[in-house]
Amino acid sequence: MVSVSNQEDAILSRLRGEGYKITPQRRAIVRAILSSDEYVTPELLLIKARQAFPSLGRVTVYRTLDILSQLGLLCTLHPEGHHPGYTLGRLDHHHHVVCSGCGRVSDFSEHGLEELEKRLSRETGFKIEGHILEFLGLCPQCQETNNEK
Amino acid sequence: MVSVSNQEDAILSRLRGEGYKITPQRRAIVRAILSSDEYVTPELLLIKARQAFPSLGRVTVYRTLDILSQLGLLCTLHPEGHHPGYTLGRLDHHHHVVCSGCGRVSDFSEHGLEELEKRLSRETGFKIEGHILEFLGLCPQCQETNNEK
DNA sequence: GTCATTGCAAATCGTTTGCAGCGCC
DNA sequence: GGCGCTGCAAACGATTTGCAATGAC
Repeated sequence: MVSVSNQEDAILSRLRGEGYKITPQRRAIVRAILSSDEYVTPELLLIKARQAFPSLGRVTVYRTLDILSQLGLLCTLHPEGHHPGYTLGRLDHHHHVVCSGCGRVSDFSEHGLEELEKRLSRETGFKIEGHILEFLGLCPQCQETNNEK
Repeated sequence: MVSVSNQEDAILSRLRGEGYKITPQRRAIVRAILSSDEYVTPELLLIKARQAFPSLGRVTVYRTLDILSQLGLLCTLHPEGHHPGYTLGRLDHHHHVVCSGCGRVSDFSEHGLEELEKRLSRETGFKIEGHILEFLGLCPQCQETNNEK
């Protein structure tokens, strides 16, 4: 298990290594993503990161997300009926389960898809380049909250 | 294999059955979706459907897509790097392969996911409600076009 | 004839861009 | 001290809403 502060360091030094400067804004944004186990939207991220850096501009959030995204540090999520959002990626290939109640994200690995890719290539003639696999459901906490109602 | 005109009738009578009126606009939109094997965006659909009904308004396209979507007749696609779009759904559960070149959509069935859902429920405690599984790749035609370059 | 449907224009939402000043390295 | 970064304001594209006229049944 990697601790959050280690993850933060890893991301920041990756940024530095790519020639980007480490500003308090970027630090606040990265920390805000790391501190939530829900997935984040730009708007949510702005609110969270402003707690640490109140004068943070909305534009900076978008620009930082762009950078992280280009470096492959973010995963995009498409929860049905919700706005698309982001969560921090791991280095290995993996997938997500998103809570439809609170947005909490859990991840898992699954390697059976390569088999399926081959079958699809054969059946459809497509040259497969990638895939999206996401599950939507209720996390344990939200299941309980639902039952209380 | 179900013919396109049968599909059209099926969709229109479903609409009628739900209390919606069959207008030439809706007919043109439904036909436009059916006549493309690529997935459609609202904008693209507007252009296509206007060939049959030139005075069609953009708003009507959005409203019709909403209705079809609520009735479960549409599938949403999330091709990476492109705008999200729609394709007509089949009644049974299935998934899509989208061409990153031209947007052509091919569909397939896969039942191995129920197994995976169970595993995830067990491992994460989430109550799984649904999933997205989409493949992105190049269709046979676009592979050829690429090679010619 | 009634009431859903339409299309326009305007409002709105999320995101991107131009630009002048600021601050990290 | 230079150049990348920031934040404002304005632009932008996609979608939604208010409303009066229209047309399907």
